[in-house]
Amino acid sequence: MASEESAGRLNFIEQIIAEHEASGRFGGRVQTRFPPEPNGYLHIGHAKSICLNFGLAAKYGGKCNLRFDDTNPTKEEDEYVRAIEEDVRWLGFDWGEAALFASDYFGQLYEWALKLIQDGKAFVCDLSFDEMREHRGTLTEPGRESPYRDRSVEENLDLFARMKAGEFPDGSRTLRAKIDMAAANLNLRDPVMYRILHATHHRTGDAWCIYPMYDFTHGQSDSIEGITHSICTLEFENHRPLYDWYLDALEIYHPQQIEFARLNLTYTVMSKRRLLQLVAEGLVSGWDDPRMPTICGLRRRGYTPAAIRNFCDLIGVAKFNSTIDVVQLENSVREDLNRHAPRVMGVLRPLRVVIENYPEGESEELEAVNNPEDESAGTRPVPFSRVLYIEETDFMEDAPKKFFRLAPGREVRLRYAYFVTCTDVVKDADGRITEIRCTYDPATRGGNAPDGRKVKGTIHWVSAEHAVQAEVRLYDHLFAVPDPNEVAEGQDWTDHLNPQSIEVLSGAMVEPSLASAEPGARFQLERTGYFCVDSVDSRPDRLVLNRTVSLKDTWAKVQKQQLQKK
RNA sequence: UGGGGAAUAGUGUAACGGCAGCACGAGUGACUCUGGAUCACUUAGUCUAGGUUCAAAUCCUAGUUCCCCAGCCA
Repeated sequence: MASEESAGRLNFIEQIIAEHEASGRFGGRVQTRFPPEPNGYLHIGHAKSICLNFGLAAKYGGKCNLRFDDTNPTKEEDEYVRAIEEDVRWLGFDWGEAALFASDYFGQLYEWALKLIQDGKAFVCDLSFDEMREHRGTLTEPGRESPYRDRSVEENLDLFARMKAGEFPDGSRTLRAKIDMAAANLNLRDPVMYRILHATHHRTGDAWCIYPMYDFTHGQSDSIEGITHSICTLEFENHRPLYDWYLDALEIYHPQQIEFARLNLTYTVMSKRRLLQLVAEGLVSGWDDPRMPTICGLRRRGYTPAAIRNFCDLIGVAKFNSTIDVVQLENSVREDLNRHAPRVMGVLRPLRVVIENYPEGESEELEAVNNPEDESAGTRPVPFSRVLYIEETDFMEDAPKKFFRLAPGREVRLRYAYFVTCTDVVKDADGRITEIRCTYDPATRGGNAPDGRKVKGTIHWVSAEHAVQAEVRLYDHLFAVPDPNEVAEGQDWTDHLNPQSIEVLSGAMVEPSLASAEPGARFQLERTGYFCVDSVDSRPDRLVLNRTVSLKDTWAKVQKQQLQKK
């Protein structure tokens, strides 16, 4: 399936698939699955796995199942199932008819447990939680066999049936595989197959009070579904021998488990536990807080599915435990939005400008390009009048030579409009600048001078009387340090939260075309960044914009360099 | 101190005994009605020490560092 030229670019999983194709192990078939546990929201790390699994299926002409690994009723909820489905779909993937659930296999799993008991490979153990831990041994010392290990098949069958019937309280007994208490791999020291849990399951309700463990479920689920390549993260590498053991003992179809390194991002925490804590403690506004690395957070932030897919593609797949620089993610949205987002003008921190020689009470419409990267996007009219707003940072009273924007006596271009020259600066009693006075050159209408003279700077603007006020939310990294997981003695990871991760600007002014923007609409505020209309808080009469990511800012870089020189 | 994994420019990722390449970053320049975008150039790497070989990132030996495992979580 892989083309000749990309043959050298295969990642290690594709290489394994190629070997299987050569050996004929799976008859040329490739089938994968994405197996989330419905106990939390999906995040960008899951996106890596989703893109990998669905991507492989698409590349090799196979299919990828969405299967919920719902074997623990105490943690799993329907809300998460719906959210996960929505997120996977939004990312652009399709799992066919319906999502699958490990809980659909509870009946079959029970039958298989019976078979292992009958084969003398499983037993009911009465050890308490603490006793079992004591028997397990340590990393360096072997464990001791359970005193219940040699029960007869009949007794095991009877006890297991009564466990299922609900005769015993939670934690009183388990069904365990009989493997090897001296195994160096702790997972092989007679692992628990079933535990007693009198809990209501989100799908099977109260039909069961015994639930299979992950290890006794996952491989068999893969087997039932005819999965060929069961791709999971590195921490399951130690579980592979057990995955294989169950499949072999059961003598059923045997998929190949392959482990890869999960995604880590700088300035981000990715563990479900920590993300849950951020939400539960109100450290963020919710799972979909635009600063969260969750799929719904990124969506609300303005990220596109294509940007996320492209990012996942770019970072590659390997077994090395790496941390990707978050700028890589940011770069992926910029790249996508640059090509597709319509341009619009808006000032975040308005500074009033009066064009002294422009007639009072008059206005006109200028033509602005919607997207210089896409001619088919066309143009739109933008109103111009005597009083405008420009960006506060686009004016400097005492400007260095490298500052190409407005300053007393300097001429700049107002984008798509006219050349203007600053003639005066108006200040209040405290010496704060309240207004800039300018003159404009009527001959430069549209932005070009007939005499051919050039200006170094072009700045954006909005007409004061036509402008729409908006609340703009500027986001920065949720954490102030590259690795929030690294905490010093006596510190907590939440101490690394970035107090400047959100800045709300309530008085932004944007061009009137934005008045009708739909929730979720994405666009570029020229020279500033990419923004989207907040899907939760924005109202027709109260526009709320989220900054997805800023534009690259060469001027900021120049300033930084000059600061460093000093 | 047992077992299982992993180490290639700043960050990621290729090269499968035969020219260490690519992306992002960083730097320089060109261009530009976004200090955006684009284009060109530059920078910078095989964990260490031995060995095998005409030839080693790749094979061998010894070491170093990092990650995972002692849930009736997944």
